[in-house]
Amino acid sequence: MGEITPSENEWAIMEIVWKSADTVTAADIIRQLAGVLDISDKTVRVMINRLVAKGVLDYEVDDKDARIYHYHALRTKEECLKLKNKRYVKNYFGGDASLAVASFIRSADITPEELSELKKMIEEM
Amino acid sequence: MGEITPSENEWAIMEIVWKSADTVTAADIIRQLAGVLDISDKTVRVMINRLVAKGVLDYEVDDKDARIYHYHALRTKEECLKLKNKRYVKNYFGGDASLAVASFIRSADITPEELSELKKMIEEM
DNA sequence: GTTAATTATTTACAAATGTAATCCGATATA
DNA sequence: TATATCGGATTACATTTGTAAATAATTAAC
Repeated sequence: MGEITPSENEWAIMEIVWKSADTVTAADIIRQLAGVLDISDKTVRVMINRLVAKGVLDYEVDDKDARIYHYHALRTKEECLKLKNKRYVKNYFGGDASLAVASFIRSADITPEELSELKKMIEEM
Repeated sequence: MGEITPSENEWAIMEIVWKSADTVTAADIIRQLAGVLDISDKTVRVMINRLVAKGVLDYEVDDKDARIYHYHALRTKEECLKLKNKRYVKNYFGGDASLAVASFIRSADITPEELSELKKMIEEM
């Protein structure tokens, strides 16, 4: 059960919110989502509401037009990723994170350049 | 949508099947699952059926007792992991596997020993 | 000012998942 | 033989997720 993270498709909405310096409106999200996800604006609004219900998004009402909400994230991408990763490792790798890393490296076709980048990254830790 | 992989809890069943040299019966699975997952045997049987429906498990009827099924995996753990990993990378890291690896290393608290093991593994690729 | 467009809320519905009870047929047991 | 038990199939039900229509309220446009 529950770790209150965004679902797969909700994640696309969160990416938009996370990458925005400022708050975003539903219209902003719908606009930016066109091309990324092929879904109706109605659907996007429902997903936004669910993200609010999950405590991942919050909003303030616009000063001038009280119909418009300005959304901002309550949780960082890093937090959410950490939860997702933790769950993934727990479920599919018995909690052993290095097994997970090994599996990712093996099953995703990572280029030699990326491999040496990863090696460098590991060396820096 | 669908990559016909086992769900999170179904995975625990598959682990048992995958690690068995021979086929396993539902009773085997239920027995070995006790302690791992705290669920009713009824639930386990439903999950087994769903795995069969998904094409992940198949079975042969016992020679002597036609009531008993002997299950075996139709897909390897590696295949399923690859699909799961691919989907995960696609959804949360824009398809960039090395980003995913970096995130796992960062967000899971990996020990120095594991880090050097990983480095070694990478060097061998 | 009436109508059209916009914004958010509510309702709806199917598929997937977690969970378990009920039912049914076939053995094992009293 | 009557009954309890075992194995599997069917049915059930709540939650989550993906998807979108219907409603309502408000503002913008004519």
